[in-house]
Amino acid sequence: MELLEFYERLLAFYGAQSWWPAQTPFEVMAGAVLTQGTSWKNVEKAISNLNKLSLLSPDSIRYTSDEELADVIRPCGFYMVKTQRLKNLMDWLQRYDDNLAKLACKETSTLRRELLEVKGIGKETADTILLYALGRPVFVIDAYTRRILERLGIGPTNASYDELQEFFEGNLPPDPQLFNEFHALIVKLGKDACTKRPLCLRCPLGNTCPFYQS
DNA sequence: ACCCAGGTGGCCC
DNA sequence: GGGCCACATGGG
Repeated sequence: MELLEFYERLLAFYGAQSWWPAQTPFEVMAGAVLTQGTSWKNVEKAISNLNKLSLLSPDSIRYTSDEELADVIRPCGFYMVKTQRLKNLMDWLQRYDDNLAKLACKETSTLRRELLEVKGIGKETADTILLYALGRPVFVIDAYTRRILERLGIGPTNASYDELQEFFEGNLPPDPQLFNEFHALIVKLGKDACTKRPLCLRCPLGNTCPFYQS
């Protein structure tokens, strides 16, 4: 099965996911850090806490003490680490005067390199920010993507992050909206279906899915 | 009482 | 470059 066919099936089965679930690009950035190794449900609580206390802005995060910020984002786990990571990201944003419009004139590769230099921002988080906050045509690879492609037998086997990303980006038109939707659908399938369990009850691929067992 | 979730950095080899 | 581990909460 080709990549685009897989995408079409996912889209037909689930419908558009219209990610990222956030109100603003800045909220996407914060959410990208907060969701590291954590269920989205817990991230929602942390974001909600930040909103209630009006802490969802660069300056608020910057000038809130580590202890207080950690306490606010507590529900999403790893809260001490993530507090520092959020602040590191704010340091980067300050280079652009906290003005996302000023990021627009920068090359995607430049922004990616800069983001990867921020301690606590790895490839997936950087690419999430590039795609979902900044609308760049960068494909996000995550654990679901690996497992699902592995089980479907699509793409390179035992691939690194970069290899997998190159596979997606090389076999799809560089359309941010497509990348956006495709990754969201993969996550939907990953949560919904059976990438780790032996039984697959609802799979968009029906009985052609390698996960499928009646 | 486990296991897992929309990862990353440090340390070791 | 890969294999482990800590980081921590909430839900199954």
